[in-house]
Amino acid sequence: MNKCEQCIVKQFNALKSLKKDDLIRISGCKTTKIIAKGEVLFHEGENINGVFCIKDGVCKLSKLSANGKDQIVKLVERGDLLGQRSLVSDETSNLTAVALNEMEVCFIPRKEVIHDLSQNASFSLNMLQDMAKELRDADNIIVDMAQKSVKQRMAETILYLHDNFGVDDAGYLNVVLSRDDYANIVGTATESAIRIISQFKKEGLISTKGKQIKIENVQKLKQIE
Amino acid sequence: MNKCEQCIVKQFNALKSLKKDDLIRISGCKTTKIIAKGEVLFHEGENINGVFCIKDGVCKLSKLSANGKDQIVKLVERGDLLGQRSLVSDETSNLTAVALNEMEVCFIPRKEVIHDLSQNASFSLNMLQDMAKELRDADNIIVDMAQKSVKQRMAETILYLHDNFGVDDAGYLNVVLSRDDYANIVGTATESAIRIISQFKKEGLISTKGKQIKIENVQKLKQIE
DNA sequence: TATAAAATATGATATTTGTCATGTTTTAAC
DNA sequence: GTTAAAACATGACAAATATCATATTTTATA
Repeated sequence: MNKCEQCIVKQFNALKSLKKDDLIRISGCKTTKIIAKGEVLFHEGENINGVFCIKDGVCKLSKLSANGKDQIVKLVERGDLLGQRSLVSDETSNLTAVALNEMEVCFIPRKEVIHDLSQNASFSLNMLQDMAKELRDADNIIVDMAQKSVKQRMAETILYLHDNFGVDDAGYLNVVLSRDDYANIVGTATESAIRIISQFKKEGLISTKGKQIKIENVQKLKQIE
Repeated sequence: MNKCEQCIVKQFNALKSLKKDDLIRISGCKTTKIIAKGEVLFHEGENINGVFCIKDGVCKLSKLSANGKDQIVKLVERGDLLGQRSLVSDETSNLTAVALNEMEVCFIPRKEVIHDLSQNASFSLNMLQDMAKELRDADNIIVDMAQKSVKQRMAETILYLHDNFGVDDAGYLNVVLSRDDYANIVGTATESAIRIISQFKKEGLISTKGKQIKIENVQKLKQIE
């Protein structure tokens, strides 16, 4: 079994501010799971009762809107903690988490984390900082949603995937999304997403191979209006 | 001078979990200000270096988008703390705060709050809970922005103002916004906001007197598609 | 109070985006 | 491999929204 105190991933989140003893205690009560691509980690409205530490893989966090479409609010990656919000406010999850590729995640029961939050101030402060960053990101997304065109948002989404998850040897984005996922990130109809991706291809901004996307012209993609 | 330890407003935010001694200490180093309607509390990019506790009044938090429009991300009211994000992550503000009516605010220097965060776990937890709520609200706004029509968002904005800030004796919303502010909350052109408000009037959903708005038919307003 | 400036209002029109229909390609299951 | 289902693609059209132009009203200021 893997030990938290030796795990590299914790460096990327608030768990890094826990002392060795606490990490050993947490290690003893955590569970590790492999989540297949497309599998649901938790549903909107579900009681999570703990936090997930993402050891590997990427998942999407989405919320069902009144019109029946899923809106993807955030992508979560290796090193992120998942479920902090439900953790501190002891509410059911506001979002659904679905794996975009195979994931390895560790689950830490609520009780353990709350214990550390009540004992370790720098852990709390770290958690606050993580949430502050999430809030700033969310505010920026609100502004983009409100003020930018669908085309601009699509271009930014592709650039975001490029900058945050990188590319493979052939230059294709590491994170592979369906056209439907793109539509649900950008906040548009699936047909519109498909059309815009086709247009970007025709204009030489990107190229595709099946679902895979490669950026061919970063500059022009950034200048989309 | 008003004393924090006797102030009613702290009940509405994380400061309620501070002990009397700490409140007295904070009281000693806080400053109280009256902010006139339309005045700027702080600018995007500014170093706040503390938190504001809103004693009275309402202000808008906005961010300038690339196309030159201000997008209003949140309205902040009596009892709210302002600037927590910049506080914990020691960054400049991501947003601009402008008073919508006369405000009374207390400013607490960063150092003092950080001191309490490092000493008082329940204060930290409370702060985390506040931020968790803000994050959930922000996620819900993202979904609305992405999936709902401008008309729906306008109806929801009016209902939100009604539910959160109440109405005066004559039934008009207590918070009075310009059409431009409405446009900047909803995320649309000013002309579109004006048109929709006019339409709501014609359909008998609301009535107006100058800038003031009164809801005439809550049910129909909720059913806008 | 006169006057300028700002806010509100509305028409005409262009642009963006969504919806519906339909066909093709890819993927998954047997 | 065959077949059904899902994903992708594209045209035609409708609906929503933005933009530009131009009044009118309100507000602020000299």
